Amino acid sequence: MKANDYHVTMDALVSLCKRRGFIFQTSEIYGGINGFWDYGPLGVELKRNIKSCWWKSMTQLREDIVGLDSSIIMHPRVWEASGHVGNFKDPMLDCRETKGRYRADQINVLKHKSDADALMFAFHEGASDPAAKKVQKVAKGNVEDYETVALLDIPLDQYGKLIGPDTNEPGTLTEPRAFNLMFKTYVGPVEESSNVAYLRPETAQGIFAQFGNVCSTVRNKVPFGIAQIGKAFRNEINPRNYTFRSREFEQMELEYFIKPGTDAEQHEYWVTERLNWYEKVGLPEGRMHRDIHEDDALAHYASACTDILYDFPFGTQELEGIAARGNFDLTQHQNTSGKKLEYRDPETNETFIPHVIEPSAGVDRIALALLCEAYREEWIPKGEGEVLTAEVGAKRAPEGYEARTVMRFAPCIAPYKVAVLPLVKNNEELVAKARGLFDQLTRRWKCFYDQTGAIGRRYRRQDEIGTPLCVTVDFETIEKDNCVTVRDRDSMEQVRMPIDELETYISNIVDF
RNA sequence: GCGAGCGUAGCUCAGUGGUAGAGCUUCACCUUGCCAAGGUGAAUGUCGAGGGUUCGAAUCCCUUCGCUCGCUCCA
Repeated sequence: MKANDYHVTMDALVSLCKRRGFIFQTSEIYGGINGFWDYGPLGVELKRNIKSCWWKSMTQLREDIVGLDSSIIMHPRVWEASGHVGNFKDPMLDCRETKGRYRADQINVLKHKSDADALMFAFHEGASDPAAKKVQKVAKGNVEDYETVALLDIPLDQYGKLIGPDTNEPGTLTEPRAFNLMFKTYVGPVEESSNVAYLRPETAQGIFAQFGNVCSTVRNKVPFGIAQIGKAFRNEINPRNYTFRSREFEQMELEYFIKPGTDAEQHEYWVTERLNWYEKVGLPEGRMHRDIHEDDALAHYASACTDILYDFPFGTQELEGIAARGNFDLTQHQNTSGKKLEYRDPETNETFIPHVIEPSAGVDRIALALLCEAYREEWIPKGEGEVLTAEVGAKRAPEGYEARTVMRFAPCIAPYKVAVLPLVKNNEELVAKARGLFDQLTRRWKCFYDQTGAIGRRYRRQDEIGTPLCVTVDFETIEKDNCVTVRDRDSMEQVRMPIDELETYISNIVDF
């Protein structure tokens, strides 16, 4: 598959998504709310198709993975065990002068060893040179009289003497504030601290917490996986880029449990496996990237992590993270809950806590990537000639051409699979035949029936929502041969075939 | 959260103190016999929301919400 050579702007895409019913701002009539989005009639089909392609590839086309649907609110101790309560927050502070924002845990301070009233100099971890220069210039001091301490160890009442990383004035830094990224709620009608619970920030922990139950019910042998699709919630500091960073989002996560020591090969296997899947749903190699995390960027328990990225119009961004997490999660839950989460190898009788490979994908991000990749504007010659890729931002097609907007979804994820069109609507028999064909096809696929307007206009309308096939019933169909014309969205070419062969033909193109 | 810009019909936008507009879209009918934008008719807005100034506010002021960009973060 080739990458789309039309580089859509987000404005054009957002406009189409609203106009055609893919994505709406949530609660729009009340002014919307930052970081939450609704999927309209077409968007919901698109998303369901993404999820069902994933679910099929995980749980149906292979025997070693089973599914799970765990609750969104879990026991609060799950999030203590997972580390989210302790770690899933970033203390941040702002500089009033430069308007810079810093993560407090990444800032260190040069502090005078003996003079408690001396100015202090904050700097980014690992970049102490500018601060050292400021010691000489601003404080006229000697760097050797200063020591490095963490910003978080500086008492708040001393911030007046603190000079920020990008300024020479003291007292411009705000106090660090914790940004807890988990949504908090209360279980039961009374709001008491003992009732505090969290909306899950990831679906993965539901899998780990049910590891024991799943093992004892399905008798799977390592390596095996548990897959889950579901909503997750994060109080993102600043949601951005359309639906890309939403506060409520949907994940597709697999925990693939493996024998310790096979982590590297299994990790590599899943990276390849997932990239193949992206190709199948319409994200071509040319637009996809791997970001392999270096050792120093890994969580302490992880042995490898590779992000899968897509070239969005607003930058190359992550769709999925594939992490080799060792046995950190199961060990944590075993220790916190006091329940054994071990696996006994039926052949060797050996007992161990499996390691895990975690491919964790964002459904909404994949949907957005597919929309970006599918969007294309073309200039179609009125007579003979080549179809051109439209110039981005061009208002109209050049002389002799007309414009068409087409969503080139992979057929398996297109919201509608087939449009059934009577050539004209003022002939009863023709309309009845088309309507009957629609009733037949609609039992297997999401289909669209349209009899209004000129046939060409109807084709274009389907192009704009990405329907891969249009089936047209004409006079010959009813008078002569019981054949229909099938028109391809991308090439606009037509083939004529008997209605009897239609379902097989469609299935070959459209089914995942 | 901070800074900058923006918010008028489903979409794209015009309108800068005096009765809210255009194009496209949508709907109906006609026309149409395989690639849209022919004809006729119709629908659509508390000008993002709240408050203030004014005889009068889409327009000026304040507040707020949302969107975009930067700092920051992530599936």
